[in-house]
Amino acid sequence: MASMKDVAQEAGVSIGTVSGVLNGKKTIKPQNYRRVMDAVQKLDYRPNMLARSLRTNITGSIGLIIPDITNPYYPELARGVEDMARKAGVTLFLCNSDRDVDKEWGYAQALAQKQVDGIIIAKPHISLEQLNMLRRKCRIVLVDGTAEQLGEFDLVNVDNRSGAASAIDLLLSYGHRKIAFVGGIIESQSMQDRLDAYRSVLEKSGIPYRPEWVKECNYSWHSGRAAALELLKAPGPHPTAFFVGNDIMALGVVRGIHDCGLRVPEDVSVCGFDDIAMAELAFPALTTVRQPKYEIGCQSAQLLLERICGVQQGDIVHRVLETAVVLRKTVSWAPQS
Amino acid sequence: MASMKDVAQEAGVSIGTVSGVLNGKKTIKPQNYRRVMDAVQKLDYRPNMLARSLRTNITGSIGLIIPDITNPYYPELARGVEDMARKAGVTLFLCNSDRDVDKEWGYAQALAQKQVDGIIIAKPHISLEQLNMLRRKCRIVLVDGTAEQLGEFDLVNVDNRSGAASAIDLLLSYGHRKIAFVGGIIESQSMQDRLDAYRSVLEKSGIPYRPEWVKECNYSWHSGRAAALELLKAPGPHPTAFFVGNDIMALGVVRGIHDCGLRVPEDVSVCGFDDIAMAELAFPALTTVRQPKYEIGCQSAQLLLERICGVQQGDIVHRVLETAVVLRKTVSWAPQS
DNA sequence: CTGAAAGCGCTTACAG
DNA sequence: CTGAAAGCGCTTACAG
Repeated sequence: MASMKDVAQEAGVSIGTVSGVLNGKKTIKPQNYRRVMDAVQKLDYRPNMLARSLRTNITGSIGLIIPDITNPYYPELARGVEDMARKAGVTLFLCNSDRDVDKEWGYAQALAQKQVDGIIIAKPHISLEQLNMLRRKCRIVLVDGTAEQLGEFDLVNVDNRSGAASAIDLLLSYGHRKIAFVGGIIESQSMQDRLDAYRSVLEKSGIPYRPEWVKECNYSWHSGRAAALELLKAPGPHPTAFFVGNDIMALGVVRGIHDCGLRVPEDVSVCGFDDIAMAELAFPALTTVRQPKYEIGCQSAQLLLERICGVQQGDIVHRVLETAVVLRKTVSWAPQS
Repeated sequence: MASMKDVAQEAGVSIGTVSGVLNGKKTIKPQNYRRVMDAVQKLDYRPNMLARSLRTNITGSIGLIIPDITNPYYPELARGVEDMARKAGVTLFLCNSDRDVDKEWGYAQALAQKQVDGIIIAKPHISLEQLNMLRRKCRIVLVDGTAEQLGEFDLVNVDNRSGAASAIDLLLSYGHRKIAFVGGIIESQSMQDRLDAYRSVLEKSGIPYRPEWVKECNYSWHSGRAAALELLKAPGPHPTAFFVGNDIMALGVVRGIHDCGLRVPEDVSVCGFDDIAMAELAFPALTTVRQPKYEIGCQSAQLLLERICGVQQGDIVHRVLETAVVLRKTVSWAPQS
């Protein structure tokens, strides 16, 4: 592959001059400029970014680590990051950790070793200590995270409490009193917040909190379906509504309800969280709490980019975005009983 | 960040020695080995891959360009690539082109400039000429592609003709004679092959080919739904079965059929292609032609890796994988008419 | 077994 | 306006 030396030779100038024209330094004699450009063209020369980065200490690339590429939530977020990165002319390296701490840490280190300028981690599973080691090598922005991480890192997030509260309010307004919560693993602050809101809105309405109606699942469709089955087949009264921590699980819950011979929403209502594309396409279309996934991606990229170029300095910053309830077909009036 | 020089100083040896122990050269005095390792530990030193790569001319990274991260087909393929890459200790950079030639070319160049050792491109949109320029900088493996690309590049693919033929056979065996084809844009060889098979199986069964029952869509759910609406609302007899080029569109077709007041599969049957996870979760569960997506990813990565390390030499190689019809709930007997 | 030195392909002061 | 030279952090023959 052609190197700068080849170009210099072809153009009959020094490699310093070639570097000059390629980096847009003003002071180049027009004649030399042309010669260099011609040589570049002729040799199809592209600068070796490795060498450039080694010298300048900036690579113009950032990493994004997501926990689950299979959940449509993350690809949408990724597109936000990607679009901002593109606009800034930096390339994005996308890594999928499968919710596995070791993979996540492995990717984080690989990225750091490749000298990316910064890393966005969605729902970090690695420890605070690891995060801090990482921070010494490049900028970090978190999307979601545990309570202890919140205090120390730049982060963009959604207002989970108010999002969940709106969902519960909606269910209450349709006359539901027996509302179950199917959550993801309660390790991230956001899931905790949704649970807290669920509980406090219920209690504020004079409805006692029933721990047996709170299920901790693993974010998968199957775990959602299993939770619904379990709750609906238990002896005693069953919930007439489910508030579910993400849409994938909510879709599983809907199926579980059907599999029990009950109808959605006539017999049981379901409200999800996220508003992935599938929510709209499903039948019945899923009522849910929309997260501005794309926006979250944009904002986190922007924040990271600002840190990298030094526009954003000093204290940690948290950007909190709003959610919105999306009314579709899976929530209706509580059945008379 | 600590450099090799720092480690050498800390350990009281030369940087050549540090490099030696880090790269596992046998001939290191145990005492120095320990000293170096201790220094590495103490400084949390990680080699700068930029520098290493610049010197060795191999980066231990590969790229994967997919056309649509939003179609679950590709994330699954990506996981296959990823897992093989991990096993080989190479890191994968995933890029999403949005079916946009310019983005695709941009990513390809960015990747090449980062000196990745190779690139896998799924459904390339860039020209043969661009592909050839790229090839001068790194190894290329294609997944799917146009007819002209097939002749010149390593490629892994599925046997689309036999896959599509099985689908049509299935539909015929259920008594269908009026079968529509809803395809993606007929630019890739695979879509062309599916269409060819559709046509030839039909004709072999004495059923005339009706071009007005072939729709060219853009791979999206909405385009599938629109095609169904159009076909079902046209004057004259309508198809009793749809063979659809991918599952996302097939799900759209199912919705379109419902929206016309018809039932699936009682009134109209639908068979998709791909077998994405959603196909199983949808209601009614989608009958489709399974592609071994994960396997395709694995195979393409393996081929690329073999090229890179020189195990695979010489002529272009094509690996063709098999499909399988997955019977679920959207295909049934053709209605009496 | 180890160290000094050259070189990977760039950028960047610094003379001229 | 341009060229020669140093240096980014590594690896790799090559002396010793």
